[in-house]
Amino acid sequence: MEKKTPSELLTPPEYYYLQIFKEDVVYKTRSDYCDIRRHKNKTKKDESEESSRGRIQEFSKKSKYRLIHQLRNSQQTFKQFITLTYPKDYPMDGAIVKSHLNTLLTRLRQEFSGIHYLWVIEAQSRGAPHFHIIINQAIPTKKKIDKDGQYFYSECWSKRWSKITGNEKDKHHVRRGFRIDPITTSNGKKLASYMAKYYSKNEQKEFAKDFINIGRFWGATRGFTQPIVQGVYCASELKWMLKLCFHYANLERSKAGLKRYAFDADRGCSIWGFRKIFFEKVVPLFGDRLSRPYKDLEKPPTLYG
DNA sequence: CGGACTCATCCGTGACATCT
DNA sequence: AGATGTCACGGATGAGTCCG
Repeated sequence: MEKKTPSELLTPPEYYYLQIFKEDVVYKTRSDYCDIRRHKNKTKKDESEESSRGRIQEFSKKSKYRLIHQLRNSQQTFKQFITLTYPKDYPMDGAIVKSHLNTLLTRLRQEFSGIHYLWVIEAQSRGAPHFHIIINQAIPTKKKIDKDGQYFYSECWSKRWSKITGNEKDKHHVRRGFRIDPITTSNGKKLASYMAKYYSKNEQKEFAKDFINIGRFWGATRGFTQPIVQGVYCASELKWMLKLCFHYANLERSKAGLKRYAFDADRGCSIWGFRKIFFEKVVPLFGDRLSRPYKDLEKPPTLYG
């Protein structure tokens, strides 16, 4: 029998799940959506059964990519940059640290309705964990100046944070543990590159070996980043449109001296910096089809819906 | 051909959200 | 503040790609 090439073995997808974000376009291929709903019928967890999934160990490249993707495409305008730190003594358990963070974030959500935030955990050079949070609302602050320059201070929130961490008596921690900086740029792309740079500068600083239960390295509110358009489409209808997308994207990339995207309509891909091309070149030709998502799955399926 | 690397997909863990 | 419900991040996986 004749040997089949890999592309012949791969069954072509029937549907695309398309998401158009502020800056980037993402499409995923699906043969069907039944697998997504599998969670629903899952039987109760068997304690003795061992899971194949390991614990989170590091801030992976992939995770970093998604973080930047969220920041670039968020429709929020960011007002403040908060830094949470611990005093000299700090917990060596990620679960404790995260519960502190969670308490604070819950307070924020309660106080500022409609707030959106994105947090990132990081190790300081001394090995202590600290958090950066960007928020789309402004906590009222007073401007202060000390030997390190000017900074913004909220007495109420500083006290809350030191109380949560159990350091309310530590005057220095109350004063320095909760730092607020206003964000001047509203440009998501700039902010993303700033955060990414900030991170790469610090990534050598690892958590101490005996720091346990690190857990996730970043998180955001739901709805922090939402697509402008999303839907499920028949693959046959969108294939040519995607090809055109890649063509224009590659023209731009060649001009900029970047590596061309390899076009493969049978595998998912995200096309960065593509919104402009999408609306200028693609929508005029394919807008009609885009306005008609696959009829039985107009909305992307939810896990439990 | 084969090792090193890249990347999309799957699904369990861990985080957000809501209710009490 | 804890319990419960829902969502989504990221480890594991395996196919694809690059390079010698």
